[in-house]
Amino acid sequence: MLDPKDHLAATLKLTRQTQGLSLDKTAEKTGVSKAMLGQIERGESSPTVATLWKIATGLGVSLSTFIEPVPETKTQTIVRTADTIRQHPGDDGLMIAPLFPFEQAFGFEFLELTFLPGYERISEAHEPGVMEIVSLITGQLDILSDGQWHNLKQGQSIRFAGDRTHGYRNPTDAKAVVHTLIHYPHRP
Amino acid sequence: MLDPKDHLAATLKLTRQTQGLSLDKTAEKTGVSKAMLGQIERGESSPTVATLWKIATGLGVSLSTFIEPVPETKTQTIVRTADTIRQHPGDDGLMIAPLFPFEQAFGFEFLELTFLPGYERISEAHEPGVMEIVSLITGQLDILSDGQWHNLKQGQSIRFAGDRTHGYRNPTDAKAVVHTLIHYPHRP
DNA sequence: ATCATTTGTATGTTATAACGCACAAGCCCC
DNA sequence: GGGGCTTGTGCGTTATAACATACAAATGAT
Repeated sequence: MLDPKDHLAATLKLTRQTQGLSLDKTAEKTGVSKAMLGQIERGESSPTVATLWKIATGLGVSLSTFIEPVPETKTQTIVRTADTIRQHPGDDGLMIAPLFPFEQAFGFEFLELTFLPGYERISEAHEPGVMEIVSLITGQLDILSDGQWHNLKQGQSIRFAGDRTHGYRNPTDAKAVVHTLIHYPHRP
Repeated sequence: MLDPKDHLAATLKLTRQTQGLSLDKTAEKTGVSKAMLGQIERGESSPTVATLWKIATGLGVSLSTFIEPVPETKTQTIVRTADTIRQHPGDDGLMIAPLFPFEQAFGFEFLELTFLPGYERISEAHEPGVMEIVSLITGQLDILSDGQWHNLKQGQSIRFAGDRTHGYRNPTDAKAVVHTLIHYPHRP
């Protein structure tokens, strides 16, 4: 994104036309003058954040619509096989298949984790706003979140805050396999 | 978010201090004047989008850091059991367990889908930028994306563009169970 | 203690955002 | 054809962003 003004101009014009609004009607809805809206759409002026907020709320879209471009590069079809990409990092009882590593456009990573019998791990708090989902495929797994252990069986899923201390524990004598997704609110 | 200026003020100050920078040093890095940075941090002025972009790129953070607040409400721990929430909407061969429905703060929904034997479905294109992940738990499933059918077995995952025509097909005589995640780039 | 440097704030000046208004062009109805 | 309304652009005025500079207070070194 070389010039945010160009993305903003194009997106405002498209949003307005998609909603079937003239500059006049949009000015009424947003409380921003018709002349200014035209200047923005033609890339002749860069609005203040306060003005952009008025536009976004008036049109019922989020501010980031105008700020962050939808990725130009289309999502490509990717097929991955956990068995061929599973890794066994230094840790003894944990294996990780990074199915879809973090990409800024999506804001999360999607992994398959395998917890061997008896394995336990306590994780320090991640950055503020991090959210994690753990969804059981096979086996059982205990998850520590908000100071409490939750026992998950096959077919169960948990969502918890990753920005606080949390943990994983396989209390059985069989492995546990899960899909896990970690979402980061802002990461460049 | 009642006033974007307050979030912007607090976030700029925190980011700057986290990076251990004075207003003077930040002015050097961003090309925005020290006096203006101070005005922004004290909430006395609302910068233009162009100025905010200079600040974000100079500090190496994304624009949305300053625009979209990290949700104030902390992520609560939620445990869900697919068997108790699985639904069988009108469609004959598809069952849906909405494990974690769409929330704007995260930008996606996370579901468990069950495709009964022989079931086939072609989906129209979703809105621009939609991305979908399908990850096999049990059985086999064919996925149509980019004009081509891909056969997925247990342990395989696929990521594809949901903003183009795509499809699902269970070619076997046993059910197929998957985790699926649908990510929407901007949705209010 | 003094001196030099850094830090954040205040102020006046300059540049530009944001506005109200006028107007040309297009469209529809009689 | 004329008249009325809508639409987007241009222009001059007003408000405020953005700046350069000055300054008081804090900090660090001698």
